Amino acid sequence: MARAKPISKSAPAKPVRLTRDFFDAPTVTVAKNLLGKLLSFNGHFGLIMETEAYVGENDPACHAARGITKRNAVMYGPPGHTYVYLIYGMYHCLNFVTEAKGKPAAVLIRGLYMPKTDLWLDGPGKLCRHLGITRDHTAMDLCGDDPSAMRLIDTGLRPKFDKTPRIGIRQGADKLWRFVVNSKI
DNA sequence: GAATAGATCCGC
DNA sequence: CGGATCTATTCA
Repeated sequence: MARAKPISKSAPAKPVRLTRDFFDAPTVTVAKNLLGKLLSFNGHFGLIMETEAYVGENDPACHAARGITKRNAVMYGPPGHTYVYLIYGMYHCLNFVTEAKGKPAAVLIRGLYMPKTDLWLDGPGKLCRHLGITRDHTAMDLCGDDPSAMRLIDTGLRPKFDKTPRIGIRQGADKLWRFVVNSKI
């Protein structure tokens, strides 16, 4: 006799936040694992649908490819913090710092689905503009106790996804380090 | 100090 | 396709 297995039965009853260990891992792995996680900030909630990995000083597309600067310094710090920078003079991009302290790597959040408003934020600049994220929100601790900080919650979802080259870069375009959910959550 | 390219988005 | 317009790097 086949056992019926409700698909959402494994979802946790109460919100479980991602721990520092989640981010203290290979960046490509973290980028994949972030898909389907719930991001909470400033009263907004959205499921992460699209990410890209930027992996250390040997990745030519990474901001840390030419060493530490004032802008990218947070990438050299401990994992589980935000890295927000200004691109093209007008748009902000949200990243999460990964891997051990001293290893500059991060995951760029490119897409968010907001169930409450049925709004699909496709693109890092759009996403930050909607959530009100600016450079002021860089270096926030995602795993700390500050109630106003951004939070990441494990939904138990493991959505299927595609791998593609990263968007908008020339160096490192051969790497398939963009991950985008290809099925409905 | 100037020139240039860049992990973008929008309007024409 | 081009404009908006900040940051970091490269070149003089």
